[in-house]
Amino acid sequence: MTTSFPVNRALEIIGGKWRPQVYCTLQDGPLRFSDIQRAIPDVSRKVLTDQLRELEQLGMVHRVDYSTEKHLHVEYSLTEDALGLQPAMNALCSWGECHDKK
Amino acid sequence: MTTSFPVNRALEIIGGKWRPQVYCTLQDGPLRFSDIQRAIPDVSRKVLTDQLRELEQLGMVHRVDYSTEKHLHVEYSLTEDALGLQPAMNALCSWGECHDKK
DNA sequence: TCGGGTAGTTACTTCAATGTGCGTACTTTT
DNA sequence: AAAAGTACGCACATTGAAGTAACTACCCGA
Repeated sequence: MTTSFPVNRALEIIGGKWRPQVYCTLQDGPLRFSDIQRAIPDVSRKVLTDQLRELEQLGMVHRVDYSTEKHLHVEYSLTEDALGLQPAMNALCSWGECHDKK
Repeated sequence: MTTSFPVNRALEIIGGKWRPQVYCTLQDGPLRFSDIQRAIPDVSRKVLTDQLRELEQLGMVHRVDYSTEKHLHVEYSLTEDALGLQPAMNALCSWGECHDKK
């Protein structure tokens, strides 16, 4: 692979169709699976599950299971590592907004 | 489509396998096709051509043809618009580097 | 008991991005 | 004369990400 472009390391993690949206959605705090789905209505359950699993493996997302014998309850949140991307994400967002207006 | 996630507008433009590398390569100034290929050895001619054309259409890259009757000479460079992405790209790069060391 | 909510899994299919391999046309260098 | 450089275009094959549709399994309220 040896890209030697550090930007690729970031984009391998945050790139793709849904991960940026998942990231933005989780920026506001921990959410349950169905909350994320409501925030990103067009993503299917399967794909959202896949993305969350992958982000978990990459150390970007924490999955915490609060389920009891009575209730299913899982929460997803960004890790410390992931929060380090916020400046970059904000910069991308503001560029996206500016670029759009023209 | 209506993503309502501005970050997507940026990533639709700079996302993908090769565009970030093309962007980074052109950050240092205008380059000829073959120079870009040398900087990104694994990209095929076809794909690089495709990417440059798409980036041109998106207003990210200028293609200037300096060819004479004697010599072929085409140069590619980033547009003003594209340069606005530099802060974001730098942030992604530095995160990529930090994230890598651990 | 019927509809709705929570959090998934499994099997299958589709499609766009990417890659391969060829050809064009003209040039300079050896 | 032959090889190599510059800058592509075209047709086709491959692949991996994403989508579809079904199923599991449990709970709650009307």
